[in-house]
Amino acid sequence: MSKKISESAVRRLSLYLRTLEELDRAGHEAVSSEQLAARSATTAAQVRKDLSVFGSFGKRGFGYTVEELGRALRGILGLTQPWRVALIGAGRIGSALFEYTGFARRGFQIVAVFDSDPAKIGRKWGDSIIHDVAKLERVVSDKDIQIAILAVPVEAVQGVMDQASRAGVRGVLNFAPVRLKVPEGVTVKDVNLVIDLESLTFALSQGF
Amino acid sequence: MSKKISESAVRRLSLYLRTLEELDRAGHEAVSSEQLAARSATTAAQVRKDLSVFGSFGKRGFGYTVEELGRALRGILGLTQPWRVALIGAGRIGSALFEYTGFARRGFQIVAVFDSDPAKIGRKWGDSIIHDVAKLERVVSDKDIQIAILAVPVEAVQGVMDQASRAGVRGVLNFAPVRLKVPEGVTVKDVNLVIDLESLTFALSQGF
DNA sequence: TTGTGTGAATCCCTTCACAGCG
DNA sequence: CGCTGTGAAGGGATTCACACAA
Repeated sequence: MSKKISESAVRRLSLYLRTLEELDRAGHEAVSSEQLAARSATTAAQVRKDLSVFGSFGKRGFGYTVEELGRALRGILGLTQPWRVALIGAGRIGSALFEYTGFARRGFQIVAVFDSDPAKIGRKWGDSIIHDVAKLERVVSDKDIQIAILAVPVEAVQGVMDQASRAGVRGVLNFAPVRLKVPEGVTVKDVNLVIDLESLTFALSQGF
Repeated sequence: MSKKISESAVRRLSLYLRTLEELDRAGHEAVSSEQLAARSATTAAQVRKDLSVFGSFGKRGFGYTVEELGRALRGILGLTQPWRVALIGAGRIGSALFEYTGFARRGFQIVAVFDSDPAKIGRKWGDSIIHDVAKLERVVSDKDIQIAILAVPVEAVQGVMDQASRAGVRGVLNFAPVRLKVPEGVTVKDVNLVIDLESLTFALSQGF
């Protein structure tokens, strides 16, 4: 039962959910597609189209119930279950991600941390011990981890990816600047800040 | 003289450049659109279309000269000059970004770091002193900084953004999860890892 | 012959506009 | 009434296919 939905549509759903949560905290009970759009940097028609793919969540002449639509979106985005995440790479990026509270708030629990540096292995980060990356497969399957964040150097990342997918990881957030080869059924999202900066300098250079 | 080019097209140009640099290091002198596409996860036609917007860089029956096309792309992306960058926020994310060597390698120089925490102000990071964010406007204009990376808490980010744009910053990489209001002529790129993770969980939930 | 550059065709996403429900 | 849900129209972006240059 897989819906064909564009990447950008999914990102918009995410934004709607964030907006709804803000509205909820602010005490709003209802919201129109118009209002939701204005606060999510899109159009009313786009909001309605995006939602219509998954069902009818509004009442005509009224709008959407904030609480109800929020619950629906969490369901659509797969956020009703907490997700068990492995953080692979305990360097600068790994450390920043580990400390970041925004993940936990959304139900992403970092339940294991790995590194290959003997000086780091065995150290404690919060409640977690940094594991030897050699034990990746065992720990990932023991702890039933579904998502891995790869914050390792580019030379190491494909090897780590292979282990992770063998251990049953199905989703990956990859910080290394390479296109990973993955088996069918594994989804990768690349994060590449240099590309973001370059799209910025492109815009700046075109400005004159 | 501004070309209307989609965000995703620019990201592809960035990828082509990276691929070309790899080919260059591997000693390749020429490359076809076919080869470039295969290594950049797109199609030959797409490569040719993307490039055709900016000129004719290839030779028929031959392909593209790696060195030449690389130079052209660096020009298009605005990477022939080094860019002076301010890092605002010396917390976990800021620290990870400061240490990241990938920026410097592409000509992005972090020439000033700011924070509002008195315990951090005055400390040295590498060759830089952490400045009081209150001095943002002066330092940014003195050092002729064009780009700011905003790694500050969500409550503070709009205020910092306002100061930065008053000081002449024209491009911003924003890590806070809010849509910034900016004056005409300022470009913002948002980085939001929670959204990336949510597009991952969406894909995983759809999988069954 | 090979592989680019590019109009034409296609596909997909966004916007329009309105019927119809609450 | 007011605002959703949705077919139809419109606009971009991708892919096709081929004339043509090296």
